[in-house]
Amino acid sequence: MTAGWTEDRVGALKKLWLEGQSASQIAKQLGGGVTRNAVIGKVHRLGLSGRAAPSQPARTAATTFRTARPRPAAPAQGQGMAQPSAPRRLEAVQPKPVQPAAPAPAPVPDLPGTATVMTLGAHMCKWPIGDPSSREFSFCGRRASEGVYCVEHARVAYQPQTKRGGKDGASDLARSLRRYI
DNA sequence: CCCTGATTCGC
DNA sequence: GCGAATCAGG
Repeated sequence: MTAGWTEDRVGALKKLWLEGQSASQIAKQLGGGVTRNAVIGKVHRLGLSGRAAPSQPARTAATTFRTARPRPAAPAQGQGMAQPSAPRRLEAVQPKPVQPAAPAPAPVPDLPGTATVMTLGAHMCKWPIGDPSSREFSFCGRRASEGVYCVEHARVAYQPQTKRGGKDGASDLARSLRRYI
């Protein structure tokens, strides 16, 4: 069965990916003999990159920016065209959600609760609680008003910079996030 | 050694 | 467009 990317599968892929699921997890859940490579490839092809809830805090963009072309035995016949520095995807420095510090200052005293990926609704705050890699990882779960976060978390997530050139980057980010949810 | 995503390139 | 192979890092 050729695993064709139907609308249904693509939709599920987007959802799971934006929910913070890892490529391997998504691949396994999708079944159909889809490998994580296929998932990642599709994700990138769709233009999806950088989720709201990163599975792993590690792996910075700077670190990821390395060379991965020195492949072995490269016949390089047809295309033989050396690619210079093709500008892949330059993401501007936008205000990204910052997780609570280690001492846990508890930015939200009245944590309603711990919405898991299963119980997390479409309009629920997707502010990550705890370590994403941990099994006890959960979300805020309150009503999401701005983007995917509730009012309070949105305020922290989209920390307005004191200096802004008139254009509101936060709104732009919120808009782009809202696009998926 | 496990995992993660990123990238390249042949199909 | 698709995905295996590969790379690089945690």
